[in-house]
Amino acid sequence: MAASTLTEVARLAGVSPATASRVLNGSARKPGKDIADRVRQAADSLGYIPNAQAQGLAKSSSGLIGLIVHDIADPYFAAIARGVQDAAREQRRMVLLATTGGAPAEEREAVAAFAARRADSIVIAGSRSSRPEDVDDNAELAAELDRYCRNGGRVAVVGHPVVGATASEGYHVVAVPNQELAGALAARLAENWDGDFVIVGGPEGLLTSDDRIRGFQEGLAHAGHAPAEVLRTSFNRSGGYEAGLELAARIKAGQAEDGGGSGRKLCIFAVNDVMAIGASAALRAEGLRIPRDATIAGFDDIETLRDFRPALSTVRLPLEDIGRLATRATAPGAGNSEGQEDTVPPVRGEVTLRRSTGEA
Amino acid sequence: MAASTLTEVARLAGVSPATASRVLNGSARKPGKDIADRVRQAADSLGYIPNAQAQGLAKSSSGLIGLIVHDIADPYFAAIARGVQDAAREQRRMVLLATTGGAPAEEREAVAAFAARRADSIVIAGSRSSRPEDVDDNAELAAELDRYCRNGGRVAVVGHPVVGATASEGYHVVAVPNQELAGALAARLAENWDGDFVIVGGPEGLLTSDDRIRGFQEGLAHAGHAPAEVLRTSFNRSGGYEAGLELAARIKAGQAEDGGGSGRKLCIFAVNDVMAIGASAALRAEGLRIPRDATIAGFDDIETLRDFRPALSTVRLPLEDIGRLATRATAPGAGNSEGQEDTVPPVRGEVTLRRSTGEA
DNA sequence: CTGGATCTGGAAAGCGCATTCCCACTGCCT
DNA sequence: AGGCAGTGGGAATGCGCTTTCCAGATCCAG
Repeated sequence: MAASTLTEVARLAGVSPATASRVLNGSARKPGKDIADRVRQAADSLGYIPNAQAQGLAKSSSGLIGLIVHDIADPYFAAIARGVQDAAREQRRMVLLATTGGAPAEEREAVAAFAARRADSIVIAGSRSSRPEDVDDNAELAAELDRYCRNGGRVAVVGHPVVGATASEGYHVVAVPNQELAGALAARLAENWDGDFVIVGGPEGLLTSDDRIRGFQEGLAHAGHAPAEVLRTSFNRSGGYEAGLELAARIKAGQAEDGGGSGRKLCIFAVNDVMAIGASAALRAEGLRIPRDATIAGFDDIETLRDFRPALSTVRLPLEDIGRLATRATAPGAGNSEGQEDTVPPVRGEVTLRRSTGEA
Repeated sequence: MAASTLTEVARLAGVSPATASRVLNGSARKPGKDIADRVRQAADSLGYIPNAQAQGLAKSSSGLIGLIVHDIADPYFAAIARGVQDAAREQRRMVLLATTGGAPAEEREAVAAFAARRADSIVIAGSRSSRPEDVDDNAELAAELDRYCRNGGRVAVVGHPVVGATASEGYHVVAVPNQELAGALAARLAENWDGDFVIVGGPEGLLTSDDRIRGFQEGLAHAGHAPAEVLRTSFNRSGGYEAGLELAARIKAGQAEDGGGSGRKLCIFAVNDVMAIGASAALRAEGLRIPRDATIAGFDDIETLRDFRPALSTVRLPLEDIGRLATRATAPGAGNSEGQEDTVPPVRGEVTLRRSTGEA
């Protein structure tokens, strides 16, 4: 028993395929009640399931939305994915997933694959890279996206525009105020802190990381603090752990120096929660305690990590909303008549101080 | 500029569409070298991207694999999704995502949607439900899957077979030894424990939860322990939290009773890590400490939760492998010639005792 | 009653591609 | 030299559906 076709349904109902098509999907023309009933009955007596491929081919639109993330198992992306999924469901579309590890070359491939499947829109999450070695791939990615847009595709990028992409029709950016928020975080932290600050950041050229670092430094400067030293490492838990080991050694050295006295304490800002957790783990493994021996803050406010103790100070980002927003921005009728096509409501974050930086 | 078609490429190369098709995709017939080159050149001068919909329609197969999870933001599913994604990439296929919250009715819809898109195979993760209210939906889900399989689709279910599904061609189950492992966990915990055990489980009828509860009880019995009391709650963090509050009250009451002395302590087994974390949070919120006032163990060994302190005793499940296995089981040439079509290599878990149950 | 306007269902032409025939060649053996 | 298998390319068909375009029916006003 092969899947039954519209034609079979039509024949069983004694009507033409055209009519069957009209009743079985939201066509503008509604056939007469009696005929409609007959068709519908025939349809589910045959267990008819429309062939979405054929439909897509015929009306050249697929009801598909492509989502590109670095790693779906990373809770940051998982949260965004949930939002995307949720919005997709609202629009009765399905999401196609691609993971790229953040490499622009793979992102380009993913875009091409989505284009091949005639995805109606594409949402790209994950930090853009401006590293020199990525410049060519970025250019190709931009070109691929541009072509996709010119063919009527809609794109939303979370965070930064794709490096080198020109703002073409259908290209949206969900801006995340990483810099401002990092600045705000620094300001709050500086209020009750006269020790040193150190930043644990991702590799240079990772835009999200760079923005947060820059913002944090600005915040410190504003509060009259000296700039923080920046440790570069990988943008994940193990990067945080490594940096944590390094810092632990320094802290211990410092403590030994002034005889365990009250030297300048260290406040660590890790540019994302996962790194912050890694760093915390390293400090703990080295016998140091937070917030006693050092304080630490992260960024993102990952849900799964909220039960972590000491509770992590961080910046709450509405990750799920971001995914939703991005998806909605690419929806067919996304507020374009207003003249301002790509006005995505701004994302708001919130500095959230907790025990890891000494809050009660 | 609309996306260019095969025909355009063919015309530009001065050949027939048939020939162009043959060179541009792995056809059995290889056109002559010179012609092939001409076609290829024409293709990328036009930036030709094959229309996967049309290809799919023509050869009735889509290169799509559908993944059904309860919630993609749940780290358990995110880990499985990573495995699926990974295996899909191996097979040069793309994954289509559906989240259902675990409701069989929505799962049925998802299967239908995948069938409509002519997904080559479907992977279903997430506990099956045998609750009375789900029995009808389960039946419909089973019927839908059956139809999908009969039309040549391949299905892999993680954990339990779909309730009521008959073992048809192309239907695979990746068995997870929840019961055995829970038993093993109980055995290990019972070795150094003479206090009471209590189980924090999901709603009755959630097969994964039920299996783990049953296995744990068996393990206890085997070790000569009395059966543990079972608290039913929801299968997520907040369920764990609620149960934790309840248990905290009891523990405090018990402590007050024997004057803070050394009454029978409680060892809590939460049927998954996320619930365990929730319960821990509740105990902590009530001023209790782990493992001092009570010990606790979970199940799954979620990666993101490994830095949690006190480190959670749990059963490690190779989630990512499970996803990979399930996906591979549905691959086109999955070891079917051997007679035993659906032999999926067994999943191995490992009891992992850590600080939350008093290990050093 | 009649003319045009409106509505309804059907026939047919694609959507972009794979694939089955089919035909024109080439080279080879008898 | 004639017939043969073998080869390489093109024409045509169909995958399942949507969507014009058409023709017949229905309706209302004049």
